[in-house]
Amino acid sequence: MARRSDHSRDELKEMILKASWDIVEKDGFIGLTARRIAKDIGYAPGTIYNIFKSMDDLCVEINGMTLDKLHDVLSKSDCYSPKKSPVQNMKRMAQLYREFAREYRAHWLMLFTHALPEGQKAPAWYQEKIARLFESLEGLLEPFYTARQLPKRKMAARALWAAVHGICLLEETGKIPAIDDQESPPDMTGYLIENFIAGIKKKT
Amino acid sequence: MARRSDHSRDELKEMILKASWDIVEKDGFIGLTARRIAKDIGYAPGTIYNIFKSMDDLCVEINGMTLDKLHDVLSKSDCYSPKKSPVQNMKRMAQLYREFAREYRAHWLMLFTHALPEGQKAPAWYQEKIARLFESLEGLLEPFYTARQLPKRKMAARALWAAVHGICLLEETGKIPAIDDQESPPDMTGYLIENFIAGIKKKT
DNA sequence: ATAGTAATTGAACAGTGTTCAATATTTATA
DNA sequence: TATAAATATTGAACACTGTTCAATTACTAT
Repeated sequence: MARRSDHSRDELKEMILKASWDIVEKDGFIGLTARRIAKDIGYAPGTIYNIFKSMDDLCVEINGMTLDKLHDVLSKSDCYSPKKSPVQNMKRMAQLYREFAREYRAHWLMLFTHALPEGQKAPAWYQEKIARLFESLEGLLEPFYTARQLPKRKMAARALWAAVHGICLLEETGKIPAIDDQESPPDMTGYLIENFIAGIKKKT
Repeated sequence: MARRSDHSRDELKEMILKASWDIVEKDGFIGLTARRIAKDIGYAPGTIYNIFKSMDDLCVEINGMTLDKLHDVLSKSDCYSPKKSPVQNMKRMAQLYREFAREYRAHWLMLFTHALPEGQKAPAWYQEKIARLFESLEGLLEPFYTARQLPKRKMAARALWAAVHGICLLEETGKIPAIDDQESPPDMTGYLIENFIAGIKKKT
């Protein structure tokens, strides 16, 4: 039996999260089981339930880590350059999103594969992490809207983000049919962004 | 024991598919288990494995039915009207897609929740069902591209389809943060389509 | 040294997909 | 018609899953 004072509650939580992250990385969401985590950290399965309410609870936490990592990548990068046009910056952001999806494929997929039981909602802090991501795109859309048009700008950010995401998702899960000429997804997101923004500019 | 000649192989397959469809409708993808299906059709769990290779195999078949139903809805509807503009038709198509996602929520979600085991690919007939859906949108994009630009048109169709899908998905799974002013997703897809097409028109 | 508290355990429960020897039923043959 | 061969159906068994909780162990305060 692991000694009670081997690790504090916080340490234990850290260990479980770290182990879970690594398991998802290696074997995907499907490989993440309570017994496997327990084995990896050298504790019994029951211990996990002392720290987390349920496996769903743990999954939400892991997803939170993934959202943090994604936010890190997007905020510490070169997609807010004032020397480049907003469209260039947006394209770059889409590219970074795509690269993230590839590099952290299993974690990224888990973000959308894992669903809370019917009727249960993600906690507020989780929602906020998502909102924070959208805001980065809202910023880049600023030049195209007046201050009075903030809701519209927010909508545009959501639409564009979801669109880029949809392209990445369908492509990454093989649910988009290939074109003979094989246009790659970066081109698709780029094409979408270019024309969407061109359309917005045209109106004003 | 069910008598061997109670139902033919084909009848049995039909029964299993029908029962599965209904289970997904009632209890979602999560409720679809071999034992549950067996109980519903009055056979033993093993029987399902005489007809289908695995539960994954069965799931792909169910997804095929969903794709068929979606194709039916889109093809037998009013989104190809020559009296309306292509943009209007496209917006209508997006709206129909969204309505389908709501009406057959569980089946539609299963389309993206269910993933084949790592490395396994969906059968060719399945890929073709997807390709067929994209073609309906390709048709609507025809006025904006010359014959030489077919690959580009195909890419535009894929990008737009995936984009609309992404918006529906993030919204339907609660993974898109609400805007204070609460713009609804039909507006989002409409806004996206409008501007994307406006952008394309501008270039030519 | 003892009593009380808290962490840890792992067996148990009700599920899951899947397999496969045994059984029941039908068909073909003698 | 009686028997043999072939096929459909079964359900127990296996190795899993998330989750619970009484029992055990370890630590703390008295």
